[in-house]
Amino acid sequence: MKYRSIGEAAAELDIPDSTIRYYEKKGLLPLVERDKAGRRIFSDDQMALLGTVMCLKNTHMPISDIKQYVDWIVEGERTLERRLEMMNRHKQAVLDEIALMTESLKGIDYKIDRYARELGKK
Amino acid sequence: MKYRSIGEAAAELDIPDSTIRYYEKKGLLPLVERDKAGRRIFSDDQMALLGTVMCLKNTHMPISDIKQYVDWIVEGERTLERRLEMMNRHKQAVLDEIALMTESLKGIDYKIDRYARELGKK
DNA sequence: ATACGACTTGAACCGTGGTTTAAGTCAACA
DNA sequence: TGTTGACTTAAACCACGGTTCAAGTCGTAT
Repeated sequence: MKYRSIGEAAAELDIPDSTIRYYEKKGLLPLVERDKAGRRIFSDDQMALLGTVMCLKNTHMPISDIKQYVDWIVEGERTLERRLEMMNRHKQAVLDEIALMTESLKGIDYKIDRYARELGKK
Repeated sequence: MKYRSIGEAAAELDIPDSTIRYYEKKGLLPLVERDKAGRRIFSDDQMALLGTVMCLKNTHMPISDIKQYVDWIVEGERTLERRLEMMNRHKQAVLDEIALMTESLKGIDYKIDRYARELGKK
């Protein structure tokens, strides 16, 4: 099992170290191990959890909701159903947001067309 | 030409009145007219501009950039090229963000599949 | 032995994007 | 004429998501 320092973990995910510390403080990364000197070390499992956290963050899930989700993971299989429902809800929210962005992009494309035409005919 | 009060304009866009005032203060809505009593009145043109502002906001353009864009509109056709370039840049940023969300959604779908399977086989 | 770089902590600080509050003005309706 | 509701302002307040700071501790290379 490979272990990484916080610097290595942060580089792997291309985020600042401080963000990882912040996430841990917020409860998004429970059970992070430490070496003899008290420094955080990240196992493959922790990296996988961090990856999941990044997926949720990239899709704009609030920190408080991510924490709820992680708490449920720690709680064990008794929470499988709640986790499934949460992910399904979140998926729909993401699809809705993508739809809004896609729709709004039409207004932007319209501007691009207009500007391109006006510049073209000069 | 139809004019609306701030309340009517806000209802039309389904946003709070306070947000419209905030946008005006930030320079996103220049030249808003007033009635004799000093109340804002919104023409069709202003509503169109507000619509554009909402498109940019919905696609996560920072307020400061939206202000730059609106300033260029006010400045006139001399800024057409800059506006076109800005919209093209922004479009690419939006496409990138949608791509990141879509990619992250895969991680979420994977969880959904796993949870659904684990719940199913019990 | 010492200097360097990477790490530790808690607390303070920051930008963004609004929302809320308090005090007041005005138009219309009873 | 008085009350009601929608509006006005500036300023204070807020949540969110980090980032930065200061002071200190280690492990390693010279």
